[in-house]
Amino acid sequence: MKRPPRLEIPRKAIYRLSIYLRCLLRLKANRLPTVSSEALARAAGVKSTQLRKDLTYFGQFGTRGLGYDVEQLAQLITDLLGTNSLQPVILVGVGNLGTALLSYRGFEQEGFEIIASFDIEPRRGRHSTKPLLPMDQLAAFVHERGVKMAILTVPVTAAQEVTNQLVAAGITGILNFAPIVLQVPEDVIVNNVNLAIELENLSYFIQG
Amino acid sequence: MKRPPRLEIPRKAIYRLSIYLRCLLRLKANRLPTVSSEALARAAGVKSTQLRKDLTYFGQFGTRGLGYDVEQLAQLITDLLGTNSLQPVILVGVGNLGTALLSYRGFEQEGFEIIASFDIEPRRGRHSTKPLLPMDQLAAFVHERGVKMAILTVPVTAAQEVTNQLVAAGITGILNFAPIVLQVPEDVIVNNVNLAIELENLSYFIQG
DNA sequence: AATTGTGAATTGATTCACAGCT
DNA sequence: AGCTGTGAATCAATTCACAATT
Repeated sequence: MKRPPRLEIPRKAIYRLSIYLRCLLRLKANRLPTVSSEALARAAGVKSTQLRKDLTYFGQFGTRGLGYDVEQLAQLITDLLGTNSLQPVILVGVGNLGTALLSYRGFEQEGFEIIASFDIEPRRGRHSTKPLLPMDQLAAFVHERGVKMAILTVPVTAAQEVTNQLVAAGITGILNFAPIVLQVPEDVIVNNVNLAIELENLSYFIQG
Repeated sequence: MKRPPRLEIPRKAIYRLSIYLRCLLRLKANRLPTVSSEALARAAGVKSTQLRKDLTYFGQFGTRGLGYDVEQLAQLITDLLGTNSLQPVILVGVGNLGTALLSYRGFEQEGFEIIASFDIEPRRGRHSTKPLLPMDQLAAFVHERGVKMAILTVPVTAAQEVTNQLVAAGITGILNFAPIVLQVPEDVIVNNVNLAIELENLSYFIQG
């Protein structure tokens, strides 16, 4: 899969690719063979020019006068995102939120599988078929299974230290739920999710 | 609490306010009385000019030559965000993710309380002390308790229909976990969280 | 006739540079 | 001397306008 000038592409454009993909999959399920940028953009909640501009970062995929081939564009975006094959992910920190996410079956549907979880104190609560392992087995496990992505759900006080361990073990993508700005080498990428901040943000806007 | 020209303030600046607040609370816990924009910005992972610019949207709070009073600035941001008092939130859609979030105790610590959950089919699985109610009681409950915010964790196929019900019931802030762009009146605000998209986004950046 | 692809224009956000306080 | 507050300058993202293509 050719993906040329990755550096100048806005981060938000990549997020939108995921949104477009979801819309395309719905269209595909409805047996729609093609879609115009106008229709797809409406479904994704953006302007059609933005959709077209986003796609031009990666090449030309449409047919003028006709639109885009739904299946082909969906496959293209899947290739770009690298979610063709099921990707192994580990989860670190089996507290409240970690347990919650482990019992969430939604990741598998989207191409990700949490293959193991880790905690300093591996507790009684077994979770389905996935092993819950002590932290000292993390490095070996990650190496052996070639895991690249981790979901981080440890308390904020432990987050930076655990991150250091993850990075040392070879993890290059971290989905961080701890409310702290993690320090990582520049080849490691961190996406932050903070549910409390999302609620606070709503709170700000609904006042008045 | 005076909050003047709300319209022109960048959305991202509001998100950053939440981040600053968390840093300030840590400083406060460490008994630091004041902090410079430089130090606070470093903790928050932004440039000091950005922090100062963000604050000027709301007024002038620092002392030149000295910095900001930690406690006072924390209180100010709390006031701005409207999280002084515990805010009631409902959760709709008690499937996998909904159950997961109900068992997550992290919201209370940040000023939000899920006071009830709703589902078309209120199942056996009781969750702690919170009532799990059928959808037809939603409107009355929201009205009676003055609830303004909802966490939406229904399947994507039901998301728009349930959103319509929420809006009709008087909800004005929705934290949406369904992978769909919700149509709402302009006085209703929606924040989207999509864990699969966050993982996909990581996936894109770690390839190579 | 319809619709894409894209350089130019515009809008928005961030950073700079420094004036103004304490 | 140190640090905030902010207009001006820069940088980035979005939208426009239209040429190119089927």
